[in-house]
Order: sequence, then structure tokens, then C-alpha cells
Amino acid sequence: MARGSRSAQIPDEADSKSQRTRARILDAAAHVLSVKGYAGTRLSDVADYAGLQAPAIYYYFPSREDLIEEVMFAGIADMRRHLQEALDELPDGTEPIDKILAAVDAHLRHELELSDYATASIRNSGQIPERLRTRQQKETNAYNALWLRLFSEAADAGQLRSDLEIRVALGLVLGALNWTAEWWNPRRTSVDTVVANAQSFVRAGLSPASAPARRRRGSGSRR
Amino acid sequence: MARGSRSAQIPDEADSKSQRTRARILDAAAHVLSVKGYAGTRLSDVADYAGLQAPAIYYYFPSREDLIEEVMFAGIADMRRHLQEALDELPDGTEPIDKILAAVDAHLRHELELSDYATASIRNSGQIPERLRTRQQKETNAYNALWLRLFSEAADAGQLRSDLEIRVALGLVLGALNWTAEWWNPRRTSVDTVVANAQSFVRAGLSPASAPARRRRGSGSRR
Amino acid sequence: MARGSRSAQIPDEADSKSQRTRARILDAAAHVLSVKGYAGTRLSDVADYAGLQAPAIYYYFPSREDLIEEVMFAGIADMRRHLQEALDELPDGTEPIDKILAAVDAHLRHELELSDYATASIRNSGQIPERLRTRQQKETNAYNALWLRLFSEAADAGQLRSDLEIRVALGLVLGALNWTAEWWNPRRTSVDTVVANAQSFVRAGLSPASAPARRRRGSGSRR
Amino acid sequence: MARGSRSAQIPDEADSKSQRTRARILDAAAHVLSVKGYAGTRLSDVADYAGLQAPAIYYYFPSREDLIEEVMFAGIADMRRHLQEALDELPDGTEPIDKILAAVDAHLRHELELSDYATASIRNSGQIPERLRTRQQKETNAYNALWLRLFSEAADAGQLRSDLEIRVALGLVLGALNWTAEWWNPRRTSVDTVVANAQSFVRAGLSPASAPARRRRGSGSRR
DNA sequence: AATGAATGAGTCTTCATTCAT
DNA sequence: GATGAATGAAGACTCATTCAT
Repeated sequence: MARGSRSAQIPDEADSKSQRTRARILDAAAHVLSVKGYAGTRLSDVADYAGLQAPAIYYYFPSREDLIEEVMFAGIADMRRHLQEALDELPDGTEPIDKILAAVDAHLRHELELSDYATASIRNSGQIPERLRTRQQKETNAYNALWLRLFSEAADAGQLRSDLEIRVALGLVLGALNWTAEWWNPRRTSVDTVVANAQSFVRAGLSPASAPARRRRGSGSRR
Repeated sequence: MARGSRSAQIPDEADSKSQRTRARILDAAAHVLSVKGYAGTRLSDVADYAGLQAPAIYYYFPSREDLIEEVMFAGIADMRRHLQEALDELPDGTEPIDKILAAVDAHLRHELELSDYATASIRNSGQIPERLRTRQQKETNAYNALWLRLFSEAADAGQLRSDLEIRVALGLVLGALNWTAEWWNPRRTSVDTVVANAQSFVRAGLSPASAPARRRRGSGSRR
Repeated sequence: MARGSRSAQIPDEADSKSQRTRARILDAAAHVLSVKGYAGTRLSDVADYAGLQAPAIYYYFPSREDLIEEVMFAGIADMRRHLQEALDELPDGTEPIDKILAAVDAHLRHELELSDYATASIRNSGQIPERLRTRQQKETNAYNALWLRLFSEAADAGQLRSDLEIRVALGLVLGALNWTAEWWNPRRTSVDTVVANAQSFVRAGLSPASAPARRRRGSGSRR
Repeated sequence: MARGSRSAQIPDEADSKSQRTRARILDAAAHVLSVKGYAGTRLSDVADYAGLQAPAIYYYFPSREDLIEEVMFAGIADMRRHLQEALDELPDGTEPIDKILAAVDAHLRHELELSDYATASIRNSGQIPERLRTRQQKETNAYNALWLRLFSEAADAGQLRSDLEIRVALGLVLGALNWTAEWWNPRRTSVDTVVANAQSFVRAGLSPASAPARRRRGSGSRR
């Protein structure tokens, strides 16, 4: 259930013992948050999970809210970085629709493989109090802007069906992706299968019917 | 933000003053639950929203947990009834894919127009403690079974692309629908638009490419 | 466990339906009080036991405290009346020690056979708040005065051992009697046996050793 | 009114500051319990008496019930230990009746001098809910068994009047002793006086009349 | 004469947070 | 760096009491 820690993904984050403890607390908070929700996240549970006593958390974070805010922020911030990197790696001239499929791949793999942070961030975005949202909101907007640009480019290239409204279509796609965390069972389906199905579903769901169902050239998937 | 009360939807539920108060409390709980999450739902907030004092709740429900359990259960139970009724109304001989589109219509309209219950139920299904899940779980399974049958029939009729795994595709579709509650803004998009986009997206996303994109005959939408 | 109601013992107390309901509430309160103690006595339990709803009690008593006060008062008041009557029935010239034995008989039978009131009164005398004690205190003093007179007369007649202090001896005797409610099991020992043992114990415990252990002439027991 | 703390009586119980605080809470609970009764015992009163805030109690005890259960248990457990020690100190060959008198001495002094625990235990034994009784019940049975053995030995030695039933006589004696806590006023009578009177009363009350009233040789009394 | 419905006060309990060590 | 001990604020729940019917 618990998935990879952030520090393992991000260079220059695991240094001194102190920083490692801090990371352990963040990871624990992300995990508890993704399971219990904002209001249900108790510092004692986080501390248990991190292997220390609750008051120790205060050595690293000024308050419960700050800790949670950082987890939520890291959730989308990492997601955005991950997506940006995936897009940057695409060769010039990649078709808009293939960029979208690459984004589907990046989003899903990050959500399912890498991080309680993503789940925490996704599940609790509607429940945290306003005052914790500022940084997260900006990052979310930036993330959505990335996606929106992809969709706009696809629309401009005639690769988006004309009966779809861009924003609505984007909401539906992101929903399909975000929700996987709720039902995906790694023992029944591999991540690869989920990714492949999602890409197929999204491509067909968005593309104009006239477009011959070209075999995709692996551009959106790393394997 | 607050949407229709259950009792307005369900006949024989709004009778005596007592029953109306009980319904008001349930509606309030559904609303708070959908916004604040399981652990964040305070009886005092529910009471405020229902226009009475917190202890009055105990006149109608034995405990906070019982109240919440009933909301969660009612959430999917109503959803299932709503979907079942929508399917029952379809004319014999309706194509499998059109049944799915009708289900998309029913699901979305219930979620967006009718009920905090659905949102409460959807958002909190992963957060409530085990002991509150029994009834809800059964109902959820039954609901999913309804959908699964639709997808199976579509697959048998060759109306589902062969590169899609039924269960994965279903998860993606339900995710796209469930997530709408998170981003839909009634002031920017009408429910009809969301429904139309979702139906178009789902039809195209599932159907074999060869299938000519027939204009849908309104079978899935009642308006 | 529940023993006789007061009204059955006291003439002119069971009249109209209203008065019977009032008596039922008092009896119920005495019962609950004797089992749960002062603070543990809830009006809802009293109401259950009396076969009505809690608010109905307010038709007969201004408050919980008034109800309890009346039970406590009735407890010793009845006890005193009962003892007084028993003493009044004794023939002139009854020996002081035999009067004490008659009192032992009266006290025990009232406590064990007749009344939750006595038990309630005895068990809770130390726990009720000061302001409820006034009437009860006076009655208790009067009751103790009755006993004290008996002991004084016995002392004057040389029927109390000189190494006993009157008040201490009285405390011990009343303790032996009062405590029977805590251990007596009607299925193992008859009231008659308890009374006989108590009389024997008290007579021997108080009388000067020189006094030949006369067979008692039944003066202290009516059966 | 408040009497000695347990820890003062029991070696190896007053150690670290933490243990002393725990002991203070127990002492306070015993005191409140002996005055207010089971249902009337508020954690806030206990906390006041112990000189801390109510929630601090939860640092030492999992719940109000656990705290009370421990007080009740300690009440008789200490009593039994105290009695056992007193009996163990008696020289071999002590007459059965003198053992009983020694037990009277031990019981009374513990009850009057040492402990709110005894009073709490005695007064509330009938009022606490079943689930708190398990340990206490066992200890009470063991305590009563000690006394019963003493009475049996006395009966076997012909030192108990034949018109007394052992169990009834024991009930009367323990009642006389237990009840002293209800009336004893240290400003009017010394503990020694109460003990002396009780021993005299019990010896005479139990012994066969034929037995010449030997002067007791102080075996049962410390003076 | 009695009840259904509701409330206000109070109690237990949890939990973030502090602080001395 | 971390913990044991403690606190204040808040929340669920109980219960005596009220009031309209």
C-alpha cells in the first residue's frame, strides 16, 4: 500500500540524518493523509508510521498544518515536474495527440507507482481548508495549464473531435486518470496494462472518428 | 453548492414533521460529509446546517457513526435505484452501447443535480472505517455489477474495442464520471453539456474504430 | 430484588389513579436509587421502571432532587414509624434488652422484607448533597434517638456490659443490621434465620457475661 | 476526611515522579469515590484533588473506568494483604477466637486509619457495573474466605455459639465493622476505643455463654 | 395526564501543542 | 534531536428539564 518515498525520486533531498528524518515524516504524512483524509490525519499516526514520537515532528515542522500543506504541495509539484520532464523528453515534431498520450503515461505512472503524495494531493484537494491551499492551488493551476496547452494544440491540429469542449474533455480525462487510485489493484492488473488501456481509451475518446486508428508508435509509452 | 434533498426524490419519505426533521438532518450530514470528509464532519456543523442543536441529532440517530453510515448507504443505494430505473425505461432492443450512454446520463445527472449523497458517498468511500462499510459495500458491489453487465453485453455484441480490458475500461469510465463533481462549475457549463461531452467521449473511447460514428438518437438522454 | 411498595404499607396513600401513579414513581425511584446510587439514578431509568416516560415525572415532582429527597425521607420516616409501632406493641414491663431485640427484629424485617426505601436511604445517606439532607437528617436523628433511649435504659438497668460505650455499641449494632442488605441472599437464608441470629448475636454481644443466657421468650419476634 | 495514601503503605510503589503522580491520581480517585459514589465521581474532581488537569489522567489511565476499577481492586487487595499480615504475625497456638479479634483489629484500623480505598471499595461494591467487578470480586471472595476460615476454626474449637450460623454471624460481624466508616467521628472517639468496643462486642457476641469471660491476653490488640 | 421533540449544561475523551529535560 | 509529562481547546454524547400538543 505504501509507495515510494519522495526523497528517493528527488536528487539532493536525502542528506544528513536530520534531512532523512524530515523526509521520513513527510512520507509518513503523505501516507496517512492518502488513507485517512485531511481531518483524519493525526500527528500520532504520522509519528507511529515514521517511527518516532509526535512531539518530535515539531522539530521539523512548525505545525500540523504546515506539514500537511507541504505534503499537498509536494504532491502536485512533483507531479508537474514529472510531467514536464516527460514532455521535455519527447522528440520535436511529436504529434499533439501523442503528447497527450505521453502525459497520460506520466500521470498514471506517477500516481500509481511513485507516490502517496499524489494520492494524498488528489484525494484531499477538496477537503483542506482555504488557508492551506495557496501554494497548492498555484501549482495545480500550472499543472492544469500544461494539460490545457496539450489539448489546445490537439484541437488546433484537428486532432480533437469538434463536439468536445476542451475543458470538459480535459476534466473527463483527468478524472479517468485520477480515479484509478481508487480502484486499481496491483495484484490483478499491471500498471502497464492500465496505462495501455487508458491511452487507447483517451486516444479513441478524443480523436475525430475519421482519423484512421493508426497503431500507436510507442511514442506515449516507455516500454 | 448544496443540492437537492433525498426526500424530494424518494416517495413516501417526507411525512410527519418528525420524518421531515430526520430527513433534514440526513441532508445536512450528506452536505457536510461531501465537503469536509468523514473525519472532518462535526455534528455541530450538521446541526447548524439542519437548523437545530447538535444533541437533537441523537433523538433521530443513535450516534454520529450511524448517521454517517446511513448517508453513505443512501448515497449509492439511491444511485443504484436511479440507474436501475433509467435502464428499465429503455425500450427493448436498445443497443448495448446505447445502454451504456444512458447509464452515463443517469450517473452524471444524479451526481451533479440531485445529490450531496452521491458526492459524499463517492468522496468518502475510501476514508470511512471498516465497520461502517458493510451495507455500503454490498450496495456498491451491486452498483458496479450493473455497470459490468452493460460492459459485458457491449463486449459480447462487439461494441467494445478488443484492446480494452472490460474492468479497466469500466474503471476509467466511472472515474471520468465520478470526478466531475470535483471540477464541474455549474456557472460555466450546463449539466447537459457535461452529459453530452461525456457520452461522446465514452462512446468514442469504447467503440471499435470501424464503427461509423452514428449520430446518437437521443436514447441516452432524456432531454 | 424489588421489594414491597410503600403505599401497600401505609394506609390512606393509595387513592386516585393520580396518587397511584405518584406512588409508582416513588417506588421506582427507591428501587433505582437503592441499586444505582444517588448520582447514578437517572430519571429515564425511574420512568422505565414505573412504566412511563421521563417527562411525566414532572407532573408529580418538581425536580429530580425533590423526588430523590422524598424517597430518602420516606425511607427513614417509614423505618421510624415501623420501629415506633413495634415498640408501642410491647407489653409494659418488657425488659430493656428485650426491647432492643424487638427493635432488631423490626429494623431487619423492614429493611429486608419491606422496602427499597430503606436500602436506598441507608446506602445513599453519605452520598446525597447537603441541601437534600435537611428533612432526612431530622428523621435520622429521631430514629437514632429511639435506639439511643433503648440503649440508655439497658445501661441503666445494668443490662449493657460496662466495657462498652453506649454510642459505639449502638453504631456496631446498627452497622450489623444495616449491612445485611449487602449480603443477604433470600434463597440461602430466611429472614427469620437472619433475625434470630442477629438477636442472639446482639443479646450476647451487649449483655454482661454474668447474665445467664436465658432462653429468650420470643418477646422480640412476632413469628 | 482524606486519609493516608496507598503508596505510603506499600513499599516500592513510590518511585519516580511519574509513579508518584500516578499514585496521587489513584489516591484522589479513592477519596472522591468514597465520598461521591461511583456515578458521582467526576474526573474533574479527581483531577482537582490530585492537583492537575483532567486530561492528564489519561496519560496514566486509559479511561475513567479503568481508574475506578483499579481503586476498587486496590481497596480490597490492600485490605486482604493487611489482614493476612496481621494474621501471619500471630504466635502459633493463638486461640481461634483471638484470631478473630486480631482480624477485627486489622480490619477496623485499615478502614478507619489508612484508607479511602477501603471506604471506596466498601461503599461502592454494590454500585459499580458488572464489567468492572471481575478482579475486585475475586479479591473480595478471597478476603471473605480468610474470615470464613477463622470462623470455621472457631466453630470447630467450640468457640462459636451453636445457635449461630457461621455465614450469618460473619455477615453481622463484617457489617458492624464496615459500617463504622459511616458514623465514626475521630473527634469524639479514638480508633483504639472503637477497636476495643468492637472486639468486646464481637467476642461476647460469638462466644458460648458458658465460657467464662476470660480477660483477653491482648493477643488480638496491639495494646 | 402524558408524550414527542428539543435544548442547555455538563462530562468523558481526543489531540495538537508546549516545555523541561 | 527527541521524549515524557502535561495542558487547553474542542467534540461526541448524556441527561435533566421544558414546552407544545
